[in-house]
Amino acid sequence: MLSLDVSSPVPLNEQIKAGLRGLVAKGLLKPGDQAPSVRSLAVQLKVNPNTVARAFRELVLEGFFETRRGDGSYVSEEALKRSRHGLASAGRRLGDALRAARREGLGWSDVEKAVRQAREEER
Amino acid sequence: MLSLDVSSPVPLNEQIKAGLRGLVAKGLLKPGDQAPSVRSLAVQLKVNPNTVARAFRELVLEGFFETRRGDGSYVSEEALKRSRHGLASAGRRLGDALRAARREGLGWSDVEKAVRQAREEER
Amino acid sequence: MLSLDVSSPVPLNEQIKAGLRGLVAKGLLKPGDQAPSVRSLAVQLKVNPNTVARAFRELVLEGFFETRRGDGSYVSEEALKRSRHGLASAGRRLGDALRAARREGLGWSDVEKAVRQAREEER
Amino acid sequence: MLSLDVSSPVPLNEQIKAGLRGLVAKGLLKPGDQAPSVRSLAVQLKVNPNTVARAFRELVLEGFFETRRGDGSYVSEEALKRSRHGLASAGRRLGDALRAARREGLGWSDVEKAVRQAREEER
DNA sequence: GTGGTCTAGACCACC
DNA sequence: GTGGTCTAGACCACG
Repeated sequence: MLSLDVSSPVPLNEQIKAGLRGLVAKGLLKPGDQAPSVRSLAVQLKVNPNTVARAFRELVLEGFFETRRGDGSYVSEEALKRSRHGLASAGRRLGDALRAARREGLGWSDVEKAVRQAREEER
Repeated sequence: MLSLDVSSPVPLNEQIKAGLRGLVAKGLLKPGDQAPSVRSLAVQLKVNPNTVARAFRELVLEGFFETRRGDGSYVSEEALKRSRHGLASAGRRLGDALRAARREGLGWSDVEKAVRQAREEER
Repeated sequence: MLSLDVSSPVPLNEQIKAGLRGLVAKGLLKPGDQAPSVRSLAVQLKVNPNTVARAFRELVLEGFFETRRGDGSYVSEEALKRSRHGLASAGRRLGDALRAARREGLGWSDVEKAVRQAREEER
Repeated sequence: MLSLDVSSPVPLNEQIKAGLRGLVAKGLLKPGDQAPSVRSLAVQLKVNPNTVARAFRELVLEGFFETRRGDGSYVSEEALKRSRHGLASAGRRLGDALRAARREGLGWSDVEKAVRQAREEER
């Protein structure tokens, strides 16, 4: 459901936060739904539970998740709204990556090709 | 000639490496050409000479530059070939970014928009 | 476990790299094993941690080590394969030294004597 | 007649000095013979004349060469004796290289192989 | 605790 | 002037 890139300079907890926000943005997780548990996610992503816990904690701070004592985390009602901020920053990050690729010598046709290829992969 | 983004999670020395590889990929620097000196680049980019030196050293390890003691650094004959690897990895990085953006909930139309916007910016 | 020759023209970090590759080549360190920490090695070898860190970083660039943030460095699965390259290059370096010795006027009997002497020393 | 390894950590001028001492040790250059000129050597080795000049200067300081104003450098009568010191240090360097190779994981059979191979190459 | 990055400054060797 | 190495110390991010 989620995947991480361990060799990325982007911290794992940020990747996890982005991934969880994405699940909501894509409608796979709706307000009121129970989020996966910290421990199960940690196992699945092969990551230290602390790292997942940190991502959750920050999502709670953002008002994206709500925690019910002894009962796990739930997607908050505000999550959909918040996820738009997430989308905006995802867009910004993509723009950065595009500019970086251009700086490294990639032509626009290469960019188009990469996009097409990514679309193919998703099928 | 090169530009850095200090607020990026990508380390400065990596940005410098990518930038130099880009200069070759774009033909602004050809095999046999003398690369800018470590010190001059450091001044120009306003970073510590050590940071630039590190980038250079790693490009030498990659066989991208050659260095003549007391003289300077030169683009190696193999650099063009290597720069293709560089392009390939730049492409891979872009692909990663695309997939990440998708994971975070961006739609393909958002992606296209980001591409168009990046093209506009360049003019 | 490792030893350095501070009066050698070979940079410390290169000696450290060679030494670590040697540990793998000799089977004292296997793929998946955790490598000694940068800091502990630095203390043990009495060099600046940065120097060790540099060696590690370059071994990571070579695909010899893998690094898990906040955890430590691990011998990569590819390390055995790479260590063969390491052995090859160690062999090349030895060949260079032999040719240099010959160029400097050493006879083959002197070479044999040096080899015999090195064997003695190891006992 | 002489060859250099530009990618060695050993300074070029040292390599040049060792090479010249070797020519005497091997009898290709005898006391009283005129040494090659700085300029011709520089051209031949593709090295800055200053570098060759430095090697010569230091060999003169060692009493290995003698300089006759306006007439080049000549191998001194003491050169043969001095070249033995050169041989001793060449032997030491070879021993160092052997120990380094062992530390890097080379087995004795690899060492023998390297020696045999170097002998082959010379024919 | 782990590794990683960057800065600063000293020193060396070579051209 | 060039590149190269090493030290020192600060700071960050991660577990």
